This record gives sequence, C-alpha cells and structure tokens, in this order.
Amino acid sequence: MASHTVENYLKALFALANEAGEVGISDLSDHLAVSKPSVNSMAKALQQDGFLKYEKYKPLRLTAKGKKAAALVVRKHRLTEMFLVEQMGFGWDEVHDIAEQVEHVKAPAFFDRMDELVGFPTVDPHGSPIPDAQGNVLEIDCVKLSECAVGEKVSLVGLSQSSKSLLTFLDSHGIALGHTFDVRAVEPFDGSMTVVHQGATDQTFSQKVCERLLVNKEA
Amino acid sequence: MASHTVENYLKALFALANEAGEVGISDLSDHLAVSKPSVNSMAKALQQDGFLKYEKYKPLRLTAKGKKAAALVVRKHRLTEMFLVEQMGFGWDEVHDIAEQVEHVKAPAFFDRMDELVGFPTVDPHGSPIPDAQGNVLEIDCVKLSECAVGEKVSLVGLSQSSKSLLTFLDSHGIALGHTFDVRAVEPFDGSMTVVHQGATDQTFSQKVCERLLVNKEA
DNA sequence: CTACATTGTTAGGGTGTTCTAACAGTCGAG
DNA sequence: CTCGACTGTTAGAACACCCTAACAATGTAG
Repeated sequence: MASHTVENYLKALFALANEAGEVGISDLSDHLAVSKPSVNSMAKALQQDGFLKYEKYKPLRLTAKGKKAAALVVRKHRLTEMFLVEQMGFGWDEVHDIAEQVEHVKAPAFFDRMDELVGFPTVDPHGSPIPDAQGNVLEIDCVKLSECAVGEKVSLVGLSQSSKSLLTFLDSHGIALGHTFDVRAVEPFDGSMTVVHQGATDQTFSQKVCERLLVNKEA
Repeated sequence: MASHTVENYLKALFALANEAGEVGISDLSDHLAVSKPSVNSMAKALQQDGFLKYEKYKPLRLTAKGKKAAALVVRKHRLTEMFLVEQMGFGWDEVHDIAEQVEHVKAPAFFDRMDELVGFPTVDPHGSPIPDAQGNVLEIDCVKLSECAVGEKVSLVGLSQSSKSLLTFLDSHGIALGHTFDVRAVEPFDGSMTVVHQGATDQTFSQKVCERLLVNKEA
C-alpha cells in the first residue's frame, strides 16, 4: 500500500492533470506546498514504482496504474465527504479537511460500508464525481456558468475548485446543488452576471464566482 | 500534535502500565514489534517532550502530560469502535483494526460528532472504559470470572486483552456483554469452570477464557 | 538570436523512525 | 559471590521525506 505521502502526490497529480494528462514539477510543488527538489525526487520514486512516466525536463504523466491508484484515493476522499454530510450531519463546507485525513485509512471494509450507508452515491457533496471501485471516473456533463448566455436556464450540478470560502459564500446566498438560475444579464466590463435564483430572487455574481459554478443546461 | 508513531507509543505505554505505572523497554519492544534500541531512542525523545520520565536502566513512567495524551488517543480509539458498531453495523470482532487506523485522524470535530451520535458512551463495545475529553478514565468495578467461587451469580461487563480470536470464540458461544453466569463448578486440576449461561445453558470454559472475562458480582 | 525568466536538476544536508551488532548493567540461582 | 540470563544501551547505518543553495535547461520577448 502507498504511504500517506505517496497518496497525496497521486491525488495532486490526478487533480492537476490537464487534457493531455501532463503535470509540471512546479505545479505539484505549488499544489502540495513542497519544494521542487522534493517533487523531483518523489517523481523518480513514483516512476520506480510504476505510478508515472518521467523523463528529465518533461512533464509528468500518470501511468494506468498511477491513474487507478489516484482515483481510488479520490474515491476514499469523496465517499468520506458524502458520509460526513449524509450520516454525520456535517456541512459541505466542513468536510474537506476531515476527509483529507480519513482518506488515508487503510481499511477497505470501512469505505465499503460508508458507500453502502449513503446509498452508493455517484457524486460527492460538492457535485464532484466519485470514482467507482475499479478507479473509473464518470465525467459530468456541465459548463461553467460564466460561459452561459443571457436567456439560458440552468441548474447547479457542481463546483470547480471548491474552497471553504466559496462554500461559505454560497451558503450565505442560500445556494445549493440542484438550484436553478435564469441568466438575465452579463456585464461586459467585468463579466459579472445577474441571474434569477430558484425562479425567485435576483442575484449578481462576480465573474470569479461564475467560473466556479458548474451548471447543466437542462434546468 | 503528536505523530502517528508517538501516539502508538503513548497508547502502548498506557496499556502496559502496571499498578506502579512502570513499563520496561522490552515490554514496549514486544508490544509494538519494534527493536529495543528503537524504543530506547524513542524513550529519550518522549522524555524530551515531557511525555515520560526516563532514567538509564530504570522503567519508563508516563508523566501527567503523557497520561493525558495517551488517554486521549485511547478515547479516539474507543469512540471509533463504538461508532463502528453502533452506527455502521460492524461486529465487535471487526472494529479493532479499523479503529487502529482511524484513531490517528487529527480532527476533534470528527470524534466529537461520533461521541454525540452514539450517545456519549462510557464504555466501548468490549466493555473497556472510554476516557473523557479531559483524559480522565473511570475505573470499572469488576473481577475476573476465574476469581469467582462456586455459587456466585455474575454478569459480564468487560474483557481483558480482547483479541479477535477471543471475540470469535465468544460469538460462537452466543456470549455478549451483559450476559449472566451462575458459577456451578471449578475444576481444581486445570482451573476450568462450568457455569450456567443466561440462566439457561451449561457451558464449560478453560481457565484461559475465564481470566479474560471481567464480571460484576451483582448479576 | 540572444537574454532573461521560468522551470527543472544536482549536491548536500536534516529529521524522524527504524534496524543490527556489539557491549554493559541488573538480578536471581546456585 | 559469582555466573548466566535477561534487559538495556551505544554505535553505526538505512530509508522516507523534507529542505536550501547553486547550477542547467527551456522557452519566450525583444
């Protein structure tokens, strides 16, 4: 089994991989708050263990083995978040840090039971997909709210890079997954959008917020 | 916060402390399956951090700080076991290994919520007391079944050194916490005892079993 | 196409935790 | 009281992970 540290590297690699599946040493270094030489030597070790392909001065790429291992860590993380919200009554803004710890537990039965108790969910409390037990990830059909045009009616299905402060912001505006937005206006100057929330109240969001809201065009 | 490793040393120190609160290097070495030199150097480190008192060639003794830290680890372990049984449907023979992992999670809110959800229990699924949030441990009033005399009626309140195989043995004999035993006979040759279980069936247990069953004399 | 900023690498070192081999102290049996 | 068994200690090294300082490669802007 991979160490706590290795699991964190894999998770970061998974999260940072672009369409091409490539991740730079510096990206990892920033994301994990670890020096570049540390990432460099870990990259060599992970290649040694067959988790990724590494050539000097080239970006890192997870192998199939690496992708699966990473997806399974993400699975543990997201199942835990779901369990914390559904079974333990935590708020969606409280679960990330706890799950960050619990995800490293080595006890398959523990996560299997969580999965069962929350009814085999396919997405976590922030709308992110939960990889299945084989490490397959179902892509979710969505676009950023910021890419929507005036007149479109959409529903919130997920968040990109959900942070504690974003979640708190959404809570304070009464916004939750599944809620609908009718796009009323887009401000050309700063990209802020005015929408009708849940068919009732008008709200205006900065572009920064709109880029984080993932929506589905069938409201 | 203490590392994973330090928490395990503290827990072992706590479990092995005799009436005098003393633990030998070899005891720890055996219990944790690490070499004696490792224990020796960790002992120095733990003293440095004020968790225990250590003098060359003398047994180790937890300080007040060490006792409290150890009790809080035990608290996390036992709350977890209780939660796994009561809220997640695991058997009392399955929870030790999982709790061994979960106990190292650094998220007070997680354990506080478990505590709440299982109704602030005072003992874990094996009858062992759960230290309170200040690290105080309530001693349980009990004796070993092996110390009871013919004619006594007792009820099972706990186990000493519960192991997976002991728990499986008890399960297969239909024995659980709270069950009653009437001592019918004690075999002088090997110390085995014949008892009436739950006022119904006669059962005979080896001395080894009887030494592990902690009972209360008011049945 | 050179120069600079960015990115990645090497070298060398530190901490936490572990080990084995060898030696030293303690304590009970004779 | 001495001997042997056990228990504990020292020395020396390994591994995983982290760091800083210095250097090398890459790629982009002028």
